[in-house]
Amino acid sequence: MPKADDPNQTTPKPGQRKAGAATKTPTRTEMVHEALRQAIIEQQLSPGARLPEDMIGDSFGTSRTIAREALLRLSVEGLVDLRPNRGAFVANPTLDEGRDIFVVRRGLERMVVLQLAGQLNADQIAELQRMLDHEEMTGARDEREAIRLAGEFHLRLAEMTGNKLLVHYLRETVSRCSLVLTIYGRPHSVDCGIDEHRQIIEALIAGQGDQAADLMEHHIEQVAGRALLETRKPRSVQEVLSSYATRIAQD
Amino acid sequence: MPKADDPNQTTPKPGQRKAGAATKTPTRTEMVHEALRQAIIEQQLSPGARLPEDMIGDSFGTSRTIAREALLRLSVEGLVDLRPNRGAFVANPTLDEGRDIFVVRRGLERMVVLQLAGQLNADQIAELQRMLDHEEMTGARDEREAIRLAGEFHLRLAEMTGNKLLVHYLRETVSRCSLVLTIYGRPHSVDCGIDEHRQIIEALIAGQGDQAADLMEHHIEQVAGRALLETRKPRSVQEVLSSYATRIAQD
DNA sequence: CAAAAAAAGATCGCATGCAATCTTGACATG
DNA sequence: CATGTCAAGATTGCATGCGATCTTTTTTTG
Repeated sequence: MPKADDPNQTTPKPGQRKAGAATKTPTRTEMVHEALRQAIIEQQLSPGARLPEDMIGDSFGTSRTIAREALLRLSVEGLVDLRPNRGAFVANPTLDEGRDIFVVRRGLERMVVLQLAGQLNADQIAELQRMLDHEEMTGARDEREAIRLAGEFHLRLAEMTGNKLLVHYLRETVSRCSLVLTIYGRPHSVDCGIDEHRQIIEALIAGQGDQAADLMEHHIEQVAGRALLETRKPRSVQEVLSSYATRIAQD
Repeated sequence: MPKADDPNQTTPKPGQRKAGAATKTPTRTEMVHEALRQAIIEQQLSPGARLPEDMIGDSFGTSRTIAREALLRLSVEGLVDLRPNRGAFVANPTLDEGRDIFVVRRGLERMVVLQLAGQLNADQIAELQRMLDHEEMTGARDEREAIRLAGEFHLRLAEMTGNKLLVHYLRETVSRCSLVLTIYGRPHSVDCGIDEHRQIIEALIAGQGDQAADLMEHHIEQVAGRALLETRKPRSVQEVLSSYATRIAQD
């Protein structure tokens, strides 16, 4: 859990932006936003947990204003549930919602590969190959890192389309998928098969868009299937009840 | 332009929620957010226009806090451009970005019809038919209303999938498309052909998903094509320059 | 007179305060 | 002893204030 007792509490000097001219002012809100985002998708904050503004402000050494803004952003991304006059909670999607999220992801990834088929240049191909090699090496060693790298592969692919909105939506959806997997996923499932990634790249290079699309849809289906359908892993009582609680509170 | 000189400026009583128990507390932020959203997609606020927090607060009789939150939400939706330390502007996407938006919309709409093919029940079919009739009647009379109804048709279709995330993304993308059309669209193009809508419904009822998907993609392509490719309508000098100005300011 | 420097004005980033609302626990009542 | 009522505590919704930053205008200087 991120905890930074910032000393500028008494002397707030928000404008300390001189060193790296290239970096475009990471405002405090963005920092808190990103930190919370990471904490959630890395399972440091479990679904359903309360996120009081005061607590977040104290943790990061800022005021509630910042926390509030970060929470608002996260709620738009679907990682946080914002209940009026009640407060913020780490999102706790139902199994059905989880399936819906994967449906959307499948469609978005399909768009990506259809756009990319036969359009990749040599540099891009080289970069993707490098990422796959890196993935493969890390795979057996560090599981959490492997998951992160797999997600980044999908995102990098999307970025190569040059379609900002597509990247934006895919990034959000991948985050949501991470959250869903922390709730319903089995603990030791390496989510992305690297072979499948390689096959997709092959099809993209060959310019076989439909083939790549089918492979990608199958690939996402695999991930979703392994996590959501096959094994209904026994959840803790707390998780089950909190899920029911949210359903009640919504009426 | 929405302007409501709220008299509770001096005596702010935000909790006036008793009449309709069914309505779930439309908080001030949400109201301002929705009002601005409408103003933008209905062309009451032209792309590139400045949106100072103070001005918005004054217009709605609230503080900057509310305006700020609404602007943040709108920026996530892509209707507002938020430049750090500079302020908010009505989004002014480039032609390329506009095309990207339509690409995403095409993909999302494809997902919708694939989900829906052969799944519609009698009530849903009846409702859709009713909407189409209504569209057809309004068509010639009130152009702006016709455009709104056409958009609602697409959205209602999405809602019938029951996929919250899909609805969310499609709603955002439709809004963005409206904005793009206000910039690059020809003035008197009725964007959605009602016949095309009817054909799609027919295919959905018949359970021909691929057929419906093709029709839908073609339909969106039509709209995008009419607006973005065919006629490069001469834009006002102000619009052209403001677009250049933003490009310069970003470096 | 043009260009740079400085001052003034406008607007944002953020912190903080107060009232409204929700939650929790004490107390009364059948 | 269970249940309903109410007061205390916690937390949010919103407004406002101050310093920082960006923009524009004015002044200075070559």
